[in-house]
Amino acid sequence: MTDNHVLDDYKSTPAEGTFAHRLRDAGLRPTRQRIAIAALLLDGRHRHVSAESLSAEIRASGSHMAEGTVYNTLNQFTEAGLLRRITIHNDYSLFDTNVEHHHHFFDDEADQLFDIAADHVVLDALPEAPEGHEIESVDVVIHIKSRHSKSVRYPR
Amino acid sequence: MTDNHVLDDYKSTPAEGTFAHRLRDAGLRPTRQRIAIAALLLDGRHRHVSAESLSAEIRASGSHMAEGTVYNTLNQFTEAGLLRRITIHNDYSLFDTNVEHHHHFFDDEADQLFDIAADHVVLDALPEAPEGHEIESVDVVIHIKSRHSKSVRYPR
DNA sequence: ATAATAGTTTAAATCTATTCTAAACTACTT
DNA sequence: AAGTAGTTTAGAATAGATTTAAACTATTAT
Repeated sequence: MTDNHVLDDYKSTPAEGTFAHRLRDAGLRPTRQRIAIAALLLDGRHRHVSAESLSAEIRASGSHMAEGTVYNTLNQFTEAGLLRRITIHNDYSLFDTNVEHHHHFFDDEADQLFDIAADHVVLDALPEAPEGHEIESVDVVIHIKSRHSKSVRYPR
Repeated sequence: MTDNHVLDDYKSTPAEGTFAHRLRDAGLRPTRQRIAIAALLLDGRHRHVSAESLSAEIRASGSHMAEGTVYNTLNQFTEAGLLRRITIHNDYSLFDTNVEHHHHFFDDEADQLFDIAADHVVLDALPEAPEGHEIESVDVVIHIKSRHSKSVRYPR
């Protein structure tokens, strides 16, 4: 039983389809830690992570990575279009591994986020962007609460 | 020319229509500082403030108020439905004096927010809220960028 | 009115997410 | 194999926001 940590996967042959290859395609040098995070987040499964939850996951796998690197990597991946940032509240950022167009439910009470398939929200009319500007993205967040609970938007 | 600071308005007759009256209606004890902030924000004009911008405004008027009180008051007003919190990015909270249903443009480059009249965004289909939940609010934020600029979502 | 009490404000300390820094390291180029 | 440009690191720093406990004030009861 060999120790098989997230960080160990690095420097695989940079062949088509490897994480190293995808990173290079995205203009990112395929370092040990970027490949480790790519392996965790870019495997095709759709999920939402925070810097903190990702950090914990890396730690749990027996590896170590500087906090700052986790933040940097999440930001770089987002800029490269590999992840999508979801801003729901001001407490912390979430990152969605699903970069396709879709929307979100957010349960403020439980601090939980759910995907909504793009075709379940139909935007029938969109306004013109102000003079000299163009639309970059449209984010729809539907805040939900459990039925019969007095809504409190920012309880904590 | 009498010194007429924001904080001076307090303890006006708590008659119908006064800020003190509106605060009491909202379940908030009409204190000096709450009335001052109400006078600045609840005068019917529509605008967006942050804790910082509001603080600066109070300071500029020659008054003083503890930072914490500004935050508390904005949160209490929001909970009472007198303001609406707009979450755009994770840097700081914005509060909208327009609590009617409407949406927002956000220019990430300029860090600027604009209102969109409710009827300019038509949501044609909304998904059912997950089992046991109900929809509390629907927030649409349209991120915009100036034409011909390489979009960067979180520059700073 | 006055006193009691419950809620509020204050300044300062604290917290938490995130970014910055400068030195050590590593992928890539030559 | 050596150089260099980009990256990671730990730790310090920052900024928005909340918490604290004591002082204060609006409200209620006397």
